[in-house]
Amino acid sequence: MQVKLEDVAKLAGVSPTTVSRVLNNRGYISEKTRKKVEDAIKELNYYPNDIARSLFKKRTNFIGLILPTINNPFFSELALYIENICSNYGFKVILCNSLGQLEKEKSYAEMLIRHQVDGMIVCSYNRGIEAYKNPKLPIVAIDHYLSPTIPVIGSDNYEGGRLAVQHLIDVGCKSIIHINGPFDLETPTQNRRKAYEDLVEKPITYELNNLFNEEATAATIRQIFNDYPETDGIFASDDLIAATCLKVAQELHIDVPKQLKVVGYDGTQTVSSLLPQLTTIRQPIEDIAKTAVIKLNEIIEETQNDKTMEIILPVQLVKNRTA
Amino acid sequence: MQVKLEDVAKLAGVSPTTVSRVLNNRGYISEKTRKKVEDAIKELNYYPNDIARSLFKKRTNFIGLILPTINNPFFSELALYIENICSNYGFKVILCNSLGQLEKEKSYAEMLIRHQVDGMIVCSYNRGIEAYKNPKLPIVAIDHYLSPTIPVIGSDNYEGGRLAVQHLIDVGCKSIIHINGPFDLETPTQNRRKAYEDLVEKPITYELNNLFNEEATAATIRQIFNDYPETDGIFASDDLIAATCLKVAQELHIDVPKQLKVVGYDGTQTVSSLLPQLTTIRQPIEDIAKTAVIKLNEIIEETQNDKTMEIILPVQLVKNRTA
DNA sequence: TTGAAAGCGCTAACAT
DNA sequence: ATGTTAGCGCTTTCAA
Repeated sequence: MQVKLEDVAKLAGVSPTTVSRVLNNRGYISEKTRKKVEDAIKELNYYPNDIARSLFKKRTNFIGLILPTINNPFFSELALYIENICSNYGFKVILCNSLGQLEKEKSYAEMLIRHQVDGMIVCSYNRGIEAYKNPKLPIVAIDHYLSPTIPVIGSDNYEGGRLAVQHLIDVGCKSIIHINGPFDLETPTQNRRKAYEDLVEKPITYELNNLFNEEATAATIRQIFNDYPETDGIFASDDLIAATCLKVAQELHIDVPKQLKVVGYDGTQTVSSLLPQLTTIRQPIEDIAKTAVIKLNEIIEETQNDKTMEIILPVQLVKNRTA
Repeated sequence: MQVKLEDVAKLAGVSPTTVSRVLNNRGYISEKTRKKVEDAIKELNYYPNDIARSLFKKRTNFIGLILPTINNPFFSELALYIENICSNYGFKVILCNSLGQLEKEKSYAEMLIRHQVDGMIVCSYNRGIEAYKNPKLPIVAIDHYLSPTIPVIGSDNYEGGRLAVQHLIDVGCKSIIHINGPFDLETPTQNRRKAYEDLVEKPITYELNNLFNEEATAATIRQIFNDYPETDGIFASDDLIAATCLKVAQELHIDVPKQLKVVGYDGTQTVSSLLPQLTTIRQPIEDIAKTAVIKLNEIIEETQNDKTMEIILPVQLVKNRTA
């Protein structure tokens, strides 16, 4: 049996109330009593039961984090910052990998509600999740429009797309192809595509429907060189896709950057360590994390002054050797 | 105010017990009553409060996952699998990034205990954490010896080191250097170093004390080429270090693999996408995750038959272009 | 400065 | 087949 507050009280010869007071530093306690209680806590190696506390307080200090997969440099970097900042706020993070599946995401969202999380950060979205519609539940989204009442944090996707494509044009590309994830209006990342379409005369976008399967991505890219052998520039909507482009180019003996220039998107630390030659658009990942947590905390604490529904942070072109 | 079981009971015109029975599918309930209750649940959009349930059952279905940083391909892949498998077992994962800091790790461990986690998976270890010593707390460790009573899961580090070094020898290296993290007896990953020392005549190991700082790593590697210009082979204790070796080699105009051969360690999907040319030792990450969760679950459920304290899974040499 | 008692939302004996 | 009651471990009025 776990040691509980009552055991501490008995050993210290005081009432449970007094022990609670010492634990929470509330009300008046004589130094003598405090000492007795503290000694008892040490002696019994007592840890307060936060579940019981949460039940009473109706506050768990849990935050749910829903993302497609943590095994992706962008999300793992984002998650690292989010968890770190949350921990400064006293929040604990429950990790949920939806794998992009509606059923999984739905059941995670419901699980989080049953566990009484104080709020959720959602970086993934499949339509039709009722749980997100509850206006009482504090949620912030990253790069996804969940509902009109849920604030969205993200970087300047249009500007990122513009910087990428303009750079390809500036370095002489004539036939630029864009590769993106599934076409989906619910995410502002589609603005990367929009910028591309606005800047290029005859835009051609290839859609990747299974981002989790690198072989499928490679097959699509091979198809591109088959369909459009004149391609001399690729703007990939994330760095992993860009990496696969480089892989396929090498396999087809296409020289990068001489014959083909490639720009990726995200600019994580992991990619800059493993693939330092990649030219990419760097998102301000730490800022996104910080902004999301601060915003969520404001909603939870009901201290929101700024009711902005979409926060857009600046991006940066990082020039390296692939473009 | 959140809707609670009692509200459902009132609306359905039954007692709270009956509602609880419907929710948990326990005992006899007439179809009629069940229907009434289910309708009330729908109408009120009721979600059971798992905090209250946990308090009663003394079972939270929470698992704490402590690792140095999720923003590392090995840990993010491991965490993905662990979370996935946990979710099949009905466990929810609380993510803790210790950043290798004793104070952080200690406070995470205590937080997890206060939150009444059913168990913990620890992939990080700083000596002197009392919380791990509680024999009542189910823990499994990955690649770290926390205490004699805590089972350790990992891959065959000695064999991995042997495969890596033997391969470098086989492809003709005469002066092989090893780069490893901080020398620390508490982790079986030191067996990678041991294998190196057993296989090489005049072993020289460089220690990296700050794995989180790529620039420091690069500086150490530059130092190697300064101290030992004859170096023609490097066995790095992880792929990120290996990547930095390649970066520095390029900077110093050392041709890989002609003048220098490099073997890494881990063989994650992320590295194989971003740095496909790297020769490395692949750990069976999914198996490690699966084994850890199954073992932890056995300890929690007290159904452990196999009391093995160290489970060692096989590794594999993945030959690519850097060696 | 301290204690007694009620209750957070749920479950499970034990009754009926 | 359903309801009554007590209690999980804690906090907080309220009283002393």
